Amino acid sequence: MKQPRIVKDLIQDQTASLTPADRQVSDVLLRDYPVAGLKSITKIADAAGVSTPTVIRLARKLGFEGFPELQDALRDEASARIKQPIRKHERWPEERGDSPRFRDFAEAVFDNLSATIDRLDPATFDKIARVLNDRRRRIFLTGGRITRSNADYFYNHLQIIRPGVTLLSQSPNVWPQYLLDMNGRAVLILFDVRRYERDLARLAQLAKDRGAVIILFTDQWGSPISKIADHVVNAMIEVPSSWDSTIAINLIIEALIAEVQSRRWDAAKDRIEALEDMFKSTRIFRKKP
Amino acid sequence: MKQPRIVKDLIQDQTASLTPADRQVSDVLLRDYPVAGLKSITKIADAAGVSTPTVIRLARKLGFEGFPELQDALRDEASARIKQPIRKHERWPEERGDSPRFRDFAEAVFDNLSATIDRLDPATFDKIARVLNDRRRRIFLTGGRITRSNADYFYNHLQIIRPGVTLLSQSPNVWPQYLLDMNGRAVLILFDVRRYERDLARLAQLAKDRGAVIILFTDQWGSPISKIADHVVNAMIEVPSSWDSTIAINLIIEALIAEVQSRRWDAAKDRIEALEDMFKSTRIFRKKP
DNA sequence: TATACGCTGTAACAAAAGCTACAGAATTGG
DNA sequence: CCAATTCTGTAGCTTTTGTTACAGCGTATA
Repeated sequence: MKQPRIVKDLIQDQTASLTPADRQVSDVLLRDYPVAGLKSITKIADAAGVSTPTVIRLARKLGFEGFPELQDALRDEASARIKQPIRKHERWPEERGDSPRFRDFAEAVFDNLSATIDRLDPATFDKIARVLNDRRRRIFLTGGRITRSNADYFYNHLQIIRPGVTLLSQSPNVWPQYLLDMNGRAVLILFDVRRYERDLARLAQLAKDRGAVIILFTDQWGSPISKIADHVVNAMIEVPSSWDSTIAINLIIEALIAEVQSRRWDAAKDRIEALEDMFKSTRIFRKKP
Repeated sequence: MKQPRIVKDLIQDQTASLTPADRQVSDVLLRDYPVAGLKSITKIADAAGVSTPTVIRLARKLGFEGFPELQDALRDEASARIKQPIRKHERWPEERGDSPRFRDFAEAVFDNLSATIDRLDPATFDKIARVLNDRRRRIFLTGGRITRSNADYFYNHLQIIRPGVTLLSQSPNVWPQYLLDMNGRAVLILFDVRRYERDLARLAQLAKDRGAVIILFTDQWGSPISKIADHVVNAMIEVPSSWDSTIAINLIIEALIAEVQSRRWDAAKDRIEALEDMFKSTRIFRKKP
């Protein structure tokens, strides 16, 4: 029904039938296209040196209901132009027999990923990578009910890359003993998305009190731990599901792993090779007779 | 006098001192940045699910006189971005002499996701969802060294949605006892990506012999288990890193969770509600009236 | 020169946007 | 548990915006 119209083309097409005043308006619109048209009608009329009704008349001539509709079209164009190239993946092959649910889901994930990347402060990423790269630091990780898997995944890799990495036990009642080891050299990596968990907040506070560096992975709204964390990564987690998606968190985790590993390749290499050897020599599981 | 302020940075800087409602607004603003903020205050408030005064309060917190001033800043940013399309995403390298490693990584992930979706047969997806949805079946999950976390993540959700879900212990030497329970009604979900593990293959064969349905999540090349698996999902895992990326696998997992949950909402609902009651977690988000 | 007609601005007005004050709700701290 | 504090929405208000009606102006044509 209402397909997107490119205002610039509409002006081009009608250029012949435009009156002098119309032209002054369209000049203004095209000069800083399409953003100029996103100001108020008064400002535009002013900038063009015409009256506001003239602007409305132009909008009508271009086929819009009124000025706000013209503005909507311009806003859409601005949005489309600004969207990162990375977002272009959103096009979907039509012929695929996917259920619309799957399609919507996947599209939401793409959306979340680009928004998360967009929102991530490069400096934060860099600082986190630097902290993780510091061999003198001890690293502790834990997460909430769901995000525990993310912590686990991160731990899995970190622990291979560098020494001094610990995944906290799942039960909060044994956390205090880990706290003993958390001094100014410690780093506590926490995962806390909505349905924020009190235990995690308490742990964070205690660790902070002992001087640990807190790195938090949370959602777009931010766990209460944000207030005391040294570095915060906000990931978009909403998808059309009754569950949240932690894929954006995973992206940052994997990117961090890649970053840390590449910064200290030599050191990590030895550890990995040693590990490979050990895995080869322990084969416990045997086929049963 | 009026130096241009980058709204995104202002939000980033203040992120800790923002209230939940503020965050919902900033979330909307950042999602389609900066164009989303060029709509009327009413529309924005609506989209964020908050009242208009909240939007004004956020604008003030960010240091603006009122909403129109915030909007002016956003408009300037939009204009600037459109004028220099090349410099758009390049805050990455410029910032600190950072290599565009992160960007390359992210782009590889996007490619992997699209390719994985492309390659995934909708019928396979459907069949897997159907199997998972069958309450009479018992479900067992396990993965390899790295993919164990993925199995864990899947388990976490499945176990909440439906009964009869078991995550195999990490050590292969206790696997045989699980095999006792794997009959024709059993489903074994395996994760095996390159550096394919022999133990997993053996487990798969034994389970198959006992009549279990095998669902395999593997990489683009395919674990040897592919030959005997009933359903196989191939995910693209290569990224510019010395590690592989399991994000594409996660996407399919999450999509399956969403699918299964929505197919049997009633049954799952009770379980989840019961669980919610058991967990005492902070309630941050209010339901909209 | 008269007059018809399109172009444009002025002025008045309805709609909406933006803002303020206040009170109820939620959260925090004792 | 209650008091203090913070957060947030409602209702009402002012301002601005978008719109309409109309009248003046200029030009073209008879």
